[in-house]
Amino acid sequence: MFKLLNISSQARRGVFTTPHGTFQTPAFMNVATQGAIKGALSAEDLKTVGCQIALSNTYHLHVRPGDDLVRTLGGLHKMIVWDGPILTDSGGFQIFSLSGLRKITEDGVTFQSHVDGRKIFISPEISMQIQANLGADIIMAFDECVEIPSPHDYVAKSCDRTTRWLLRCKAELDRLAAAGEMVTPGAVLFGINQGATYPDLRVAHMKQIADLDLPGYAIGGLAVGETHAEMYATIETVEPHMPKDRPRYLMGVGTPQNLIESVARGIDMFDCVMPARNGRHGHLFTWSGIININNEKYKADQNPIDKDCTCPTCQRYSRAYLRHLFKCGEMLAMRLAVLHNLHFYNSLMAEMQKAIDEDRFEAFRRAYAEKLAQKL
RNA sequence: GGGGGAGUUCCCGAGUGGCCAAAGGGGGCAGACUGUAAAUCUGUUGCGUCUCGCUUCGAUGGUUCGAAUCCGUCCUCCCCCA
Repeated sequence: MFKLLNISSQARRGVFTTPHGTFQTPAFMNVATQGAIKGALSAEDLKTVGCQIALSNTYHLHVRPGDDLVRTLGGLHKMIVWDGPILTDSGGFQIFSLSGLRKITEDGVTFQSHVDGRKIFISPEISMQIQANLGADIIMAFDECVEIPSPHDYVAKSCDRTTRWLLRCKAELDRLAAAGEMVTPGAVLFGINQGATYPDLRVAHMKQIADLDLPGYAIGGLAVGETHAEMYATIETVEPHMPKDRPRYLMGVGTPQNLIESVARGIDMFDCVMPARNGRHGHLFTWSGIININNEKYKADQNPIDKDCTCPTCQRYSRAYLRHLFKCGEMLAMRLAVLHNLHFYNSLMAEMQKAIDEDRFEAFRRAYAEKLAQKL
C-alpha cells in the first residue's frame, strides 16, 4: 500500500494507496474533526485547497451524530461528500484533551460527554467498530495520549496498556473485516507509538508494535507541551526503529517549521489543527512567516496575504479587506483565512515532495529557514 | 407655563462622603493557539520622572480634614401634565 519513491538526505518521498485513492507523501491531512473543516469549508473547498486526505474523529462523531447514523447514511465519505481518503483518529487524543472528563481502566475509557454529560464508553474494540462504521480508509489504534510531563513509571505502564490495546484493536478489526462489517472494505490499521520524552520507553514501545507488521505507524503524544528540541530528539530516537517500508505519521504536528524539520527526520504524514484554528483567529501563514491580520499595520494594506500564494483568497482579496472582515466578525473572514492557511500547508507539502523528487531537500530546508530569518 | 428624571473615563453603564483613576460590558491595541470542549482564551486600555505624583465623573461656586457622591446657580437632554 505504501510505496517509497525516493529519499533525499533523510527526507522520504512516497505514495500511499487507500480504497478511496492515493495520496503523495510527505502529506498533510486536513482536519475535519466533526466531518467539516472549521471555518465554513466544504469538501469541495478541500479540493480547491489541494487537500489529498482528510481526517475525522471517532469520539466526536460517536457523540454526534452517532456512528450508527453515519453508517445508515452510507458512511462518512458519502455524508460529507468527500470521495478521497479519510483517516479517523481513534479517540485516544481525547484521553488527553478531555482529561478532566474521563476515567481509564484496562478495559477502556469512560468519558463524560462534553456535550450533555452522559457516559460514553470507548474501548479498543468499540473504537474499531466506530471507525468501521464511519468508513475510514485509515483506522488509528486506540491509544492513550499521555501528557508531558508524566512520571516515567506511569508512562511505562501506560505504554504497556497501549500495546495490549493495540493487540485488541487488531483482533477486532480482523474480526470486523472477516464478518464483512467494514463500510470501507480494505481499510487499514495504524499503530501508535507512545513514551512521552523518555528514550528508553519510546524505543521499547516502538519495537513492540513494529513486530505486529502493521500497514503504518504513528508517533503520538508529542506537541503536548514539550520543547521543539525535545520533540525533534524524540523523533530521532524512535525513527530508526520504525519500519522503513511503512508510512510514518507524526500526530498533531505542527508549525510549518515543525513539518519541514520532521520530514527531514524521516516523517511522511502529518495532521494539525493549527492552520484552521489559527486561521479562524486571524493568524495567517506566509512564505516569510506568520502574520496577524488583526494588527493595525494592515489597516490599509492592499497586498494579498502572500504575494506568491495561488490560493483563491490571495487571488482577489487584500489584507485590508480581510482585516476589516475580522474586525467585524464576519464569517467570510474565517473562511477566506482558513482557505489560505490550508492551501499554504498543502502547498508546503507539495514543495517538499518536489524538493525530494529532485533530490534537493536539504537546500529547500535551508532556504525556508533563511526566509524566516529575513522576516525576523 | 407646571411637575418629574438624567448628564461618569472612546461608547454603554455601575458607583450616592474616604478602601475610586472609578465595577461590568462594548470598542481599541497586543499576545496565545500543534491527533479541535477553541468564530476561543489571556493581557492591556487618563497622563507622567509609574511602589509615587498629576488631571478626570456637564459647568461653576460652596460645605468638608476629604466630593463622582452633599448644597447653590447655570447649561444640555428626556418624560408627564397644560
